[in-house]
Amino acid sequence: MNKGKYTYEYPRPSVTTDCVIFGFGSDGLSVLLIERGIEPFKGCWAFPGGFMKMDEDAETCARRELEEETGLKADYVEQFATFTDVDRDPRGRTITIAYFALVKKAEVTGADDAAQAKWFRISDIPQLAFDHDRILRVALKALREKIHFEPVGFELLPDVFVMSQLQNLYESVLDVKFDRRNFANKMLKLGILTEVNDGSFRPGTRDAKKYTFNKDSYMLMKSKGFRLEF
Amino acid sequence: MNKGKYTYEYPRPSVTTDCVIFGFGSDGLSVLLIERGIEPFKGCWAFPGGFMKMDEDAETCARRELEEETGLKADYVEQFATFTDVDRDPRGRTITIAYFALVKKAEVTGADDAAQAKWFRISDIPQLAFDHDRILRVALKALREKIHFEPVGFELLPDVFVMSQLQNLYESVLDVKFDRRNFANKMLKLGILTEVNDGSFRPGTRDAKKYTFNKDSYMLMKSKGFRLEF
DNA sequence: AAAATCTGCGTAATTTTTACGCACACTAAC
DNA sequence: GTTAGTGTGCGTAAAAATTACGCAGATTTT
Repeated sequence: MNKGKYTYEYPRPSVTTDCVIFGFGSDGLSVLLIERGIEPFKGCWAFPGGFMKMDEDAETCARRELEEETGLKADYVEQFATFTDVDRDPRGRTITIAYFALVKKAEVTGADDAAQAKWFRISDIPQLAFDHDRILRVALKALREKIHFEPVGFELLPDVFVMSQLQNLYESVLDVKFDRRNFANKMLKLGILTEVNDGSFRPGTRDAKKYTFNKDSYMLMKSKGFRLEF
Repeated sequence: MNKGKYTYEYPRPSVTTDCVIFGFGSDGLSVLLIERGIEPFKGCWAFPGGFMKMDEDAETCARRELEEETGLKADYVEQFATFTDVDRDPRGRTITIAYFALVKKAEVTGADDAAQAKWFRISDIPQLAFDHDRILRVALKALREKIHFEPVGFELLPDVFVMSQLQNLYESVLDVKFDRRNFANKMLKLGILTEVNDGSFRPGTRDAKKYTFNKDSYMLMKSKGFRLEF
């Protein structure tokens, strides 16, 4: 069993990555979990992840494991914390570098063809393996703080969206309520939204206006230094 | 040399911690560095840090190395990122879990008795070892974001301080300027400062008022959810 | 058919932010 | 010792942002 191929003068922990995948739909904020098929924690749900190879950095590892285990290629992946409790893995000393990914759930709903991957609403999370419940709490905190500094929400919505979708997203993530008219005014005043005319306009109707995220304008504002306030 | 005492089926990276120590004085924001006495990067300056033991978690390791190499016991230590570039250490694959510490520099100026530890102003940093220049940039960014959510500044000031000291701290960290009167009004309105009457009041004089950080009041506000805005 | 929801387009009151003024005490330069 | 500069306390007025709503038409749900 132990081939003993790699020897070191001092003991070393195993290093893994785990990835908390956030998605957003009409039912609110969700995370994608996979069901563990082997011990330990067989049958429990867990974040996709695995051991880091020696020729890849941690983000590469996180993206690779993400694709291998869920079929997803995430645009937005960001490291948010490293978990190092001595007893966090019953198999032996293991630290995990944790990432969160933001995916446009609406555009990839077919991506959970892989094995036993499934979306869970953030308010309805099952028993998780290892210390993944703690990892999720920290990930949520990181997402909530992040949303104040960067328009991460746009990674979670379709390219073209309606103001109420954006508002629902902010309300779900921050767990607050905004006045519809005030929220729209505030968002529009930031200048990072572009109104979309996709030709679907029908005279005499009252359809909601469609928007896209204006990345150029955001980059410009960011270089000057600004903050998103909500 | 290689005693080969520890063998594993798959290769594992070394795991270290590094600690960016921030201090603040009349000359602005500084970091504490130690001069490397051995290769690699002999003669370069670096953050205190070292290899994580198997029976300690990363924060314990960071605090231990901090005390061993600088004699400092920091109150405030927080993990902010993990660096995993494949080539970041010429001795072999090594990842480092990075922390920043906030210390009351004014109260511990004698603590750099340890070996070759020295404070450097943030605008006057020498050549650093490994990828520590990058680590410093990320640490500064983390500190700047943190200051919006928590009154980290109070960890950097003496227990009793004057409003202009607090303002200088915010201006140094965020690299901005505030109007003296508006800054004071804003800070006081937060309700986390307590005015100190230490009996040194002299009638007919115009000494600056002294304050302490009111931790109880801050904790109360935090539990209700709030943000520091500047 | 009625009720509830979503949308566009506003407005008024309140609160917050910003930009200053003035006087006095102290310090450093001359 | 006089003068210039800095730090401090205590304000105020204008500008900007936030908050809390109203109304009507279209759409969806009951």
